[in-house]
Amino acid sequence: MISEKPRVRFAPSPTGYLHVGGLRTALYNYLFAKHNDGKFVLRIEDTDRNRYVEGAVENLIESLKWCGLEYDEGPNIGGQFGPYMQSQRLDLYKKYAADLIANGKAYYCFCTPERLEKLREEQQRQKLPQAKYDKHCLHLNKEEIEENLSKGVPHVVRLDVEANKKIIFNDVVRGQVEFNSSNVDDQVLIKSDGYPTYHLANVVDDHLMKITHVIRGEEWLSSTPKHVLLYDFFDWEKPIFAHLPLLLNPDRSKLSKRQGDVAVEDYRIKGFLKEALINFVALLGWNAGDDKEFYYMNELIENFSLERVNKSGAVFDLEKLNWLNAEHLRKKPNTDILQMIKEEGKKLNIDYQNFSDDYLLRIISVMKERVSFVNEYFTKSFFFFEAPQTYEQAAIEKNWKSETPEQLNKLHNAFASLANPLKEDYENTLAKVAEELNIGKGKLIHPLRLAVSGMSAGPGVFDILFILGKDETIKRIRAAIDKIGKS
RNA sequence: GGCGCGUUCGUCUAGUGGCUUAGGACGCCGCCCUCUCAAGGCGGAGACCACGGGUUCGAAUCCCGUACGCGCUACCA
Repeated sequence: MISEKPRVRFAPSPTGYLHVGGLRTALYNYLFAKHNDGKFVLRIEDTDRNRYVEGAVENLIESLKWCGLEYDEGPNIGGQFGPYMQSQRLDLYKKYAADLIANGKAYYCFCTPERLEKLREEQQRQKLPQAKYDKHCLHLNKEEIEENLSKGVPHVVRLDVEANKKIIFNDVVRGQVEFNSSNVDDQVLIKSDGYPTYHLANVVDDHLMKITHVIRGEEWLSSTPKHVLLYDFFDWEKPIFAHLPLLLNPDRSKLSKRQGDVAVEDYRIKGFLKEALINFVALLGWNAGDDKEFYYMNELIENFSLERVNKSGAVFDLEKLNWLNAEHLRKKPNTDILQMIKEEGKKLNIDYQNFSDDYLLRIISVMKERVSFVNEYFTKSFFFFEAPQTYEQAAIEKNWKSETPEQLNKLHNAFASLANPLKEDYENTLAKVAEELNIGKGKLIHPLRLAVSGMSAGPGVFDILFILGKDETIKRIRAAIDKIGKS
């Protein structure tokens, strides 16, 4: 055991999409496995036929893949402990449930949902501390059981939990956790449709798949005693448990759909980089003990440890994600951004075909520090793709004086006489014109910016001119003089 | 209700008994840089470490209690 490489699993139920909380769980499992040179297994917990969602497994796998969380064993790729879909392992669960029954650790229960409902109501009326099954069917004799079984009476298999025993286990994140078995219900192990419940299936599979560390959300902490009991009844070695803190909404309730986006897919569509999402989610509940906040996946793998996972829930703070996205985007090579821009352009239906790679690359170099998302290359610098149709009103009021048209006209003529001007040529020319007019450069620069971009914010104005080119520049100055003067 | 887990700036967090007048980051505010906007640099506001008791020469750090929050309490995972 000690010499073995760790084997961990991410075991989602396919309810439609990959939740960011699920992503965090998957990521920690992945990081732990990779850090320790172990295996990361994907297992699909599809034992609830009522919650089956078409295409959910594919979607889940696609999201994991997009994030770069490649699994070593699992659906599609297989592995020596398959199948990895619980719905394909039904015989296994039945066999182990039968073993439990044979050993007196579990029993058949023929109670109808109606009786169970009544029982619960009665217990509530009596204000009993906890609603629990009353072990009614535990006391059925052999003949009664055989008769019911042969008659095909619907039944489940329940765990026989002995009262008043201490159940103690160790959790890497929380330390020692203790429960009294009197608070543990006789959990259903096999449902009347023949499918196992999570509790049986996860214990059987984790054992059979040789899982060494169970890293999952805190919502499972309360049912861990049931799992501990099962390991003991089977006489199997228990895995090491690590229960992760929950991800929360801004109001500190459990992260939910009602208060924003929760699917990894939502963030991808909104233009977040996978690097940023991974970096952000990794820091929600873990840190290396230093001030480092910008991480690439390989650095996370290198530094991750379960011992440094926090105990308390973390609010999913969009502001910080935005910042990380900008940081990651800025660190990307310009050629990578070029490809991303082309794809974004397709989505926005912008005919970027008219613009050469060279042209786009120039835009990237001047806009890089001014954008947080790829689509902002369009929304924040639309003027590189299309001449301005309107001009920012506040900027007109501030910088467009009565003498401006005439001054710009001079500038226009000066620019027009330039041959293949570079950025410096525009700059020198403008300085010269300002001097001739005996005015500050700002008197020309601000209206010029407005004329060529329609905006008051953006890259250096001479950068804009150079990228736009002489013809376009003088055309835009001319247009601005005509339009702004008359409105 | 019962059981379990948690509680350091608005948010993510550092802190594992003296180095702490509690550090960093995001966000916010100001200054510098500057043709604007960013980026960057510098600075500021912001946490009586949930509260109350202990233990100790000394506690955010250890113990107990309380409050609050969250999770579980299904033939869901």
